[in-house]
Amino acid sequence: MAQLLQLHARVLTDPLPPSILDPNLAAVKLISACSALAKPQHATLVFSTLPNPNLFACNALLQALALHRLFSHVRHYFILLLRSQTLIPDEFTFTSVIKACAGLAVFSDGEQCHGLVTKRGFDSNLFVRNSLVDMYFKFGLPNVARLLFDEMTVRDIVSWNTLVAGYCSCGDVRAARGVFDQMEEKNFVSWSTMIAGYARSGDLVVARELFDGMPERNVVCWNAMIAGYSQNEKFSEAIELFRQMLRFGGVAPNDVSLVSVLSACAHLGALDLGRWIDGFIKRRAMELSLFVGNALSDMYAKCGCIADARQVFDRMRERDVISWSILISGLAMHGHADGAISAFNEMLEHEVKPNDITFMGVLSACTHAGLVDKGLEFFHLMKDKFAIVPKVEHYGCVVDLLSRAGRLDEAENLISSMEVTPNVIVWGALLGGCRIYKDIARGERVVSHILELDPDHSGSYVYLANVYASLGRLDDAASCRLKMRDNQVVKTPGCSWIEVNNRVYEFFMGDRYHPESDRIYAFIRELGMKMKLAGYVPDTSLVSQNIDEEEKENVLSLHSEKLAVAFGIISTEEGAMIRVVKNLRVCNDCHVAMKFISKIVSREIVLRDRSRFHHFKEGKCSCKDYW
DNA sequence: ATAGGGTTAG
Repeated sequence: MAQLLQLHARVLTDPLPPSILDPNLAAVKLISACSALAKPQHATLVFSTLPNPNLFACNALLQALALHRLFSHVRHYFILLLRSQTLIPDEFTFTSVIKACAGLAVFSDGEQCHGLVTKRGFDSNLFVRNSLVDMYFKFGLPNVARLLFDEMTVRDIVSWNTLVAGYCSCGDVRAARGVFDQMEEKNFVSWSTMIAGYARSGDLVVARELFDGMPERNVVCWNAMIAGYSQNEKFSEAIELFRQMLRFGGVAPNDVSLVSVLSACAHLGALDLGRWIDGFIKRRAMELSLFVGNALSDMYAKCGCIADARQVFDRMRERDVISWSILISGLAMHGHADGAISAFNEMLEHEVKPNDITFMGVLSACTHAGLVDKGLEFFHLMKDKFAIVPKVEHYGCVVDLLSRAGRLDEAENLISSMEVTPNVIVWGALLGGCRIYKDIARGERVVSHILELDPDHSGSYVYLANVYASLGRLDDAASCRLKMRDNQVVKTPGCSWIEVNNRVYEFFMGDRYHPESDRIYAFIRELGMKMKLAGYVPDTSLVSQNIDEEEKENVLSLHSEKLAVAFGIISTEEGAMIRVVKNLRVCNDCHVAMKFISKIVSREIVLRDRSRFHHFKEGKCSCKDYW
């Protein structure tokens, strides 16, 4: 790149033969080179050195900027071009400008362009017409777009693909499929668009049917299918497909493939595959781009390896708010409140501006560690110094912070001072405090707020049932469950994952799908007896079903995390660390049980639940029982 | 014309 720029400087200054002397011609070549190298900033730089830019140079720049989605820059240079009066925009100019209007979703500008283009007779041009069709889809006007398409006398494959992609982006997958089936000639783009369209609408079966039926696949087709699984929380399927891509695909994964798979690894806690991808990146000497770096760092953080997450962060050449937010929330998840706070300060020293999500990171760090006053300090810093309007989530965090510390009055006052409507979660945080500190009167008040807000909210039903159960009001708990069933409220089933020998195993509460099921259940019974001898008392207070004590203990002993940990212990070598990921929060009884188990079998157990890590070692947990 | 990253609460 630097060499190219030097060359350009020479073109401008050195006396060369007239045929090569034209700086505009040189600039056009340079700008398209910059564009191909994904350096649109450099293209702008080249353009700015031109003493008298002509239309070709302008068009090259606009095209480069549009391609790299720098739409506001396109608009800026187009306005300059119009002001110059000497240059008259042509079909190519308008194609880029219309793309920018679509990207920026500025309806008035777009319509104005459409008018200009029609007046100048460019609207029959294929490129102009294609971008107009796309623009009206992006404006949410599929009928206008369709009309423009139908009027076309000449169409290329891009016109057809635009139509398919347009219907997909409007959520009308059926219309998209209709067009797709009508197409005589299809390319990779047509297939990828259609697959992604089905995947986004949640129809993974049809997406997969299309994918399997393809005559040939390129990397984008694979990525579309893998990302489709990832986005629909089918993480194991995403990983499996990635493996197939490596083995049989005949195409090399790129940045996008790695990001999707790393995200799946992060969700499942699939550390082995995540590490393998890290090695893959190193072996191929791939540049740790912002996207891949962030995904990799997040994967390590979510797989319990916060030190590796930090190392990846340090390896990255370029970092943005997201990189810092990943690091901060990763440290928070691990209960390293001090680390999270110093990372936050480090970020400020690097003059990176924190956003609302970064503050969620530091606030949750304070919540997990019980640093009440520090948390309140951050909350005020966010509002006063960074002018970030707190969202419900921030309030949820601070209410949680106050409630756990027993400062229930302050928590309730904060809720009533909110400028946004408190949601079930905010009230739920206060309710949690009421439960811990047995403030039943306040609890009743909070309960009525929750029910008023959302009488059908599954979470609140579970929550209420648990509260009633913990207060010993089993009949109320039961009627809560009944109401849930009547209203067909579905409770997310608890699910845990564990990676053994490079494979991820999934466990649901009480499931017997695993081939080693008999051994697992036998081991759990054996472990249960040893635990009781060591002083473990099952905490059945949160089992809200009206069943006898023994049955309750049974229910508890089959929680998905216990199944996963039991399987982990019997299928790995002695002393190996057990790492389990759970989709919900760990229950009180499991938390107690894990402490006992870690001591009895002399294993470190790292359990990631929905919000943080628990590191059990020799009968103790890293969260110090504050979670 | 197609594919991709981060936070919280239950």
